[in-house]
Amino acid sequence: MSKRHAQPTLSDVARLAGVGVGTVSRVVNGGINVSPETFRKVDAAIQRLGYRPNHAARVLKGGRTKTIGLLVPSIADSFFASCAEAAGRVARLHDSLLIVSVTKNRHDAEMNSLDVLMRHRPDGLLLVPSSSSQTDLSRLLNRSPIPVITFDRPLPGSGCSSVLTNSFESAREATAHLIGHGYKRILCFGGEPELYTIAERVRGYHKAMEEAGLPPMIDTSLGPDASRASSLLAVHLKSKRPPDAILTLKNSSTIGTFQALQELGVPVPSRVALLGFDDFELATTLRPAISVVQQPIEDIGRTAAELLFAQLEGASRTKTSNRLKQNQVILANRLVIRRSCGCGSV
Amino acid sequence: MSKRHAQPTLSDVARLAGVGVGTVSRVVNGGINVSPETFRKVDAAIQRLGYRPNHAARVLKGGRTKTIGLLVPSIADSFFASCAEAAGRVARLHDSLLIVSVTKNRHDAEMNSLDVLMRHRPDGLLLVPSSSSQTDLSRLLNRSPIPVITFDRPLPGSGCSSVLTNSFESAREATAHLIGHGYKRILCFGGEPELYTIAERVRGYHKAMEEAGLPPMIDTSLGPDASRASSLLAVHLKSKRPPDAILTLKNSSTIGTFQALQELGVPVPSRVALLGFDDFELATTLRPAISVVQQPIEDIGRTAAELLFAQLEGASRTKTSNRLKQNQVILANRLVIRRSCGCGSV
DNA sequence: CGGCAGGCTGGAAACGTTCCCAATCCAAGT
DNA sequence: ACTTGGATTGGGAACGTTTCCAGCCTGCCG
Repeated sequence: MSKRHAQPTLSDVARLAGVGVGTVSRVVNGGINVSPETFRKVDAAIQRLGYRPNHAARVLKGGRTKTIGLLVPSIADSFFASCAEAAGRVARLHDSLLIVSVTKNRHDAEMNSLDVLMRHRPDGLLLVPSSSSQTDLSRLLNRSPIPVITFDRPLPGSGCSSVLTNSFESAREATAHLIGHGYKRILCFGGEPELYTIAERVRGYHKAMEEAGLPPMIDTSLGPDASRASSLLAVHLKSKRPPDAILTLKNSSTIGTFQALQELGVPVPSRVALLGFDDFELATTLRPAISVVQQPIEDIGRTAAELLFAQLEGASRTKTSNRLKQNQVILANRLVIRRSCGCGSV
Repeated sequence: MSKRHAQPTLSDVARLAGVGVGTVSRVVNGGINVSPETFRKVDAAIQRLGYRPNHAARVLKGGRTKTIGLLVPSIADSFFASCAEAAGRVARLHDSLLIVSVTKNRHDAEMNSLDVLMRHRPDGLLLVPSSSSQTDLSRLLNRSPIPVITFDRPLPGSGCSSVLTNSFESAREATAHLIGHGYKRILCFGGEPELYTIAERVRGYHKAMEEAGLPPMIDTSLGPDASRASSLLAVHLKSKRPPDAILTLKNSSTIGTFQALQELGVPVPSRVALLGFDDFELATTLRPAISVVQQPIEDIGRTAAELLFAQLEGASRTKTSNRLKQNQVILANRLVIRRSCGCGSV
């Protein structure tokens, strides 16, 4: 059997131990109905040969692949990286591993990655959809025999559960906080308005401004990287109605805006206050410390993975899956007040 | 064949198209020696059934798994996350996916993760060894039928290639730079001296101090997180021979040290200069901007993956593998001078 | 003492694919 | 006309595992 450098197989072990393949299989799988003596013999042979079960054969026979797919825009992004870490931890608890692929937020790359990923027959899929498109949706919905959980963004119409945060509410709250400071010309600033989270945040901002009777000032023309922040902000600041506060829509916008203000020599918060979405490691170290809306990143990844495994369990057990299938978990963001919005004295 | 919700198989397609399984297989694999007409028929059947090849069966038959394992201390760490992204990009070019698992820099977790990972029979392995231990080494070396590439840290005696950076040289250069400023009491500060990179950097620092005839001041008692930086530094600063410059040994130490100095009200660089290992996004945004030794992170991940696939190609082709097997790639770090070391005026 | 239950064991079938070999067909060469 | 050969096709064997069934032995009950 064993050609040369090939891995030893069940029958190699069986031959060495002088037993049948069935017996070895029983030993490998916990040793029920195996005499202690035989167990010892077989175990010794396993150790001696360094036998490892062939995963592919097990899967082929009909088992789980013990693998879940993770499809995110980028794995270098700290947000998704932390989600991945948390999800990976949960996976390990279920004796599973993560197969990772990236979408770059582009639909074609996403479809391609999805296709490659599905070839590996993961038991389930954790997905951050790049958009709410239709081809995507239909393929997932129509012939995905595996449960799919979406996080950070929903996939309406696909019927799969999502783990989201209350972007709308927290944007509204954050904006209201700025309004409470007395700022009247609050600029909502950032990029990629086509993304769900960004759109929700803009909506929340809009609502709060409306409620306060203030005219909304929205500029979502900043790109994915925040390279143009400085020039864009220069224009806003030189306009006849310059903003006295800025709500930034995501991590990179917040940092880009801070850098731009620093570069332009605009004092924060005395001339322009700043409050941003997404916390970051050095937010407390910058001067002034940046006030942010903090997402429960770890919880997002963890919850998504837990939901997925719950569906997997449910699928193999009973018809409880309906309750799980319609789940939509909304986690609460936290407004973390520091200095940049004009508060405190730290 | 197809029970109910099961995925369609080759023979399902064959039956629908009215051909043999062999023909369908040929179509799926590029359609050589298949008449155009038959190709059309089969392709139609494939589309209609939504057939996807069963990866497990292919693998079992002896093919590649199109999968490479990535074993890193943490995937949330920006350094490893960026390496992973780069490696993943290379993998995709080779039609492969990444299976990720984490070691937390702990030996037991590493062995466990490795075991779980190997069960999935990746075609190759990208590894950041938690230590230079022996059990680990022997298992990898003895019965790993797949190529293993180590990065960030070597695994001496294992015979596998590594992708490293010139930690020693760049630490020496960085220290020399500080010495060039006229600093004489340079503290080498950070944690985890058991890690290869840290040890090399300490060695480089030591060498530079020795060459300048200065007494080394080394404190590597800071933990993995930099939580104790403040109290440790307070002690150093109050000693009768307080440092006038600090060389920090890694990312988190650099940030922790900066935070501690800020907290303690120590002006940088006028009272204590700072130069750290590892660049980070906001290094230019902090005031003063932090001078750092910058590692070519993307290159590390990319090179490691490229080396791995080169070995995979080589293994299936000829005996060129010897040349590849002994490869040890050392990438050059870059000293990025900003303000915190006392230079410039930005 | 005969039969039977139950622990233990060996081995065949099946999972879905690829690879190989044999079979078929048609055109062309002798 | 008969052979040859290439192109095309069908189908069996094998990959390594799990699962199931039959067989064996032992000890116990009737």
